[in-house]
Amino acid sequence: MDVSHISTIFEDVARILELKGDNPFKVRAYQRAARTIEGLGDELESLIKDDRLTDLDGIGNDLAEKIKEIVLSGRLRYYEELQNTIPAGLLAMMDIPGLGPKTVKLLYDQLGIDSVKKLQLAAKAGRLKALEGIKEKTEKNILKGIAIVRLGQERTPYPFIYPLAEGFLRELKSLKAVEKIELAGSIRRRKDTIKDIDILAVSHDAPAVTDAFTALPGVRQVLARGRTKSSVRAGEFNTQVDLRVVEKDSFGAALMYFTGSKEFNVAMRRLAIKKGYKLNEYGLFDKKGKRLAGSREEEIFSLLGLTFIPPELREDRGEIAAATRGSLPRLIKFSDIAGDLHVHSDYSDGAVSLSGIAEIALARGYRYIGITDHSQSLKVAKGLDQSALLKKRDAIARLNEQHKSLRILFGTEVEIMADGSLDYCDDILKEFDLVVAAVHSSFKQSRTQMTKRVVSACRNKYVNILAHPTAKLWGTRDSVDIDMDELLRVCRDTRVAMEMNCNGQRMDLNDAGAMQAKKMAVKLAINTDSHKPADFDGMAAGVYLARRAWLHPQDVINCLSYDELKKWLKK
DNA sequence: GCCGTTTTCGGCCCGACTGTTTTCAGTCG
Repeated sequence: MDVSHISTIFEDVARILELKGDNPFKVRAYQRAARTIEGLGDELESLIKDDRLTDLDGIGNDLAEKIKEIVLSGRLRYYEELQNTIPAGLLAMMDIPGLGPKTVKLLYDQLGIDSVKKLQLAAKAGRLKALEGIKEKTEKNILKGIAIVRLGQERTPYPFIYPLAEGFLRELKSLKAVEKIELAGSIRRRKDTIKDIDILAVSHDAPAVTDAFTALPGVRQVLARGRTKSSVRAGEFNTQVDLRVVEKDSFGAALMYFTGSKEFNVAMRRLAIKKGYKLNEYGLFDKKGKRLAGSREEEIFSLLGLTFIPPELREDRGEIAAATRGSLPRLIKFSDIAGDLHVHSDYSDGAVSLSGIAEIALARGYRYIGITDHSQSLKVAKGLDQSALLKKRDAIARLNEQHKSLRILFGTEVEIMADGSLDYCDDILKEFDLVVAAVHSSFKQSRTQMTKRVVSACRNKYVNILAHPTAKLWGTRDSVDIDMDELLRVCRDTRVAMEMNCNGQRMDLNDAGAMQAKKMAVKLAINTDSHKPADFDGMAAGVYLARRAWLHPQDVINCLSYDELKKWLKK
C-alpha cells in the first residue's frame, strides 16, 4: 500500500473542510493524520492486521475506519462526497499566497470565481473591489500571488540556497546594531529542499537592522516591513527571506520557535501545557506569566524534561518522546566520515586527475576514496572501455604506493542497462575494489519493469552500492517509478548499500528514503558524486541529511575503517 | 475528529503582520 495515497486524500479532505468553514480542529485532525500516515511506510499493513491503528497518536475510531476503507478499496466515499460539494478549482486558488479559505469562499459565493484563471481575469478587470473587505491593495496582491504560483513555488535544494543565506548572515553580522544573529527555519533544520530563509537577530535598534536588511544587495522585492518582522524576496531563485529582531532575553525561545518545524512547535507547546507552562516565542512561562526560560534553547528543553534535540530532528517524528526518555540517537557527524565512495576522475567526465583527487581526499582527512568512473556505454560521460580500465588500475596501484595514509579504491559507476544487465561482464567487475551501480537511461519504464531491472542489477554479486536510487534530478526529472520496499528487501538480502547522493541536484536518497532504508536494515553510503573540486564540499549537506534520517555512524558504510570497509565490500 | 493525573464534554498552540477597519478578521508560520 502506498501510504502517500492515504495522506493525500486526508490532506485534500482537510482543505475542503476548511473551505466549507467546518470545525478548524476537525481540519487539523485530518492534517495531523495525513502526516502520521505519511511517516509510517510499510508498518501500516501490520497495524491494520493487528487492529492497532488507534494506537497511533491522533487516529481514533473514525479515522481508523477511513484508513481501512482506502486500503481495501483504494477509495474513500466520504472524500468523493465532499469533492462533489465544491468546484475543484477552489483548492488551487487556496495555493495563492495571501488567499485562504475565507477569501476563496467569498470570491466564489459573491462572484462565482472558481478557478485561478477566472480570478486573474476578475482582478485585472478590477472587479474584486466590489467585495466587502477587498480594495485596491488586496486586488494587486492577488495578482502578484498568482504570478508567484505560476513562477513555480518549488522548493530549492539546500545546497543551492545555503550560499544566499550565508551571504545575508554575513552582511547583517557586520552591522553595529546587530548583537547576535542566527539562521533559523528549515535551513537550520537542514532540510533537503528549502522554501524560504529565516534569520533571527538580537538588536537594541530593530528599525536600523530592518532598514539595512530590506536594502541588502540581492533584494528584489520587499514583502513586509514590520517592527519585529520583515520579509523580502532575493537571489537567483527569488527566495523569500524573513528577518525577525527579538530581545536578548527571548532569543532562545525565538530561535526554537522560528526553527520549527511547525509540527514540532505544536507538539512542544502541547507538552508545555501538560506540564503547566506556556511556551511561545518569548519564552517558557508559568501559570502566573513569569518567564522561567527564554534566552537559550537548552534551558527550555531542560525545564520541559528533555535532552537537547538537534535542529535536524525537529519534525515531530518521535524525537520529543525520545528526548523525554533521554534516548535520542548518537547522530552521525562530519568527523565520522572516513571517505567518499563515489567520485569521478578525468578518466571519464570528471575534471580532476587521480593524483588531484588523492590530494583533495588527504586534505579532507579521509582514510580512503573510491574513484568510480562511468562505464563504457555511457559515451556522453566518456565511459571507460577495457583498455582504459587497465591503465587506470595501474595508475591507482602506483598512487597507493605513494600514499601511506590514504587508500584509493579502484571503482566504477557501472550502468544498469534497460534490461537489468550491467555494462561490464562479471570477469571485469570482479577486478574492481568497489562497484557502484546506477541508472542513467530509460527512465520511463513501468514500475514493474524498473523494479525488475534494478533488483536484477543488485543481485549481481559484485555490486556494492546502488547510486542515486530514485534517479530524481531537481528541476529536470522526476523520480523513476519503482517499488522501493521490494528493492530494499533485495538490497538487505544481497548486502547492497543505498546511496545518499549529496549532489545538489540529486539529494537522493533524501532523509525520508534513508529512514525507510534504515528501518529495513539496509546500509547507507553518503557520497558526493564529485566531478570537480568544489563538489567534494557536498559531503556536509549529505551528513546533515543523514542526521535528519536519524542515522548513526554504524548505519553508514563510509564511516567504517578501511579494513572494515574492505571486509564489507567482499561478498 | 481526537482525547482525558482537571474532563466522556469541551477543549484543542500562539502571536505578528496586512489591509481593512476604527477594533478586527484573515492569513501565515
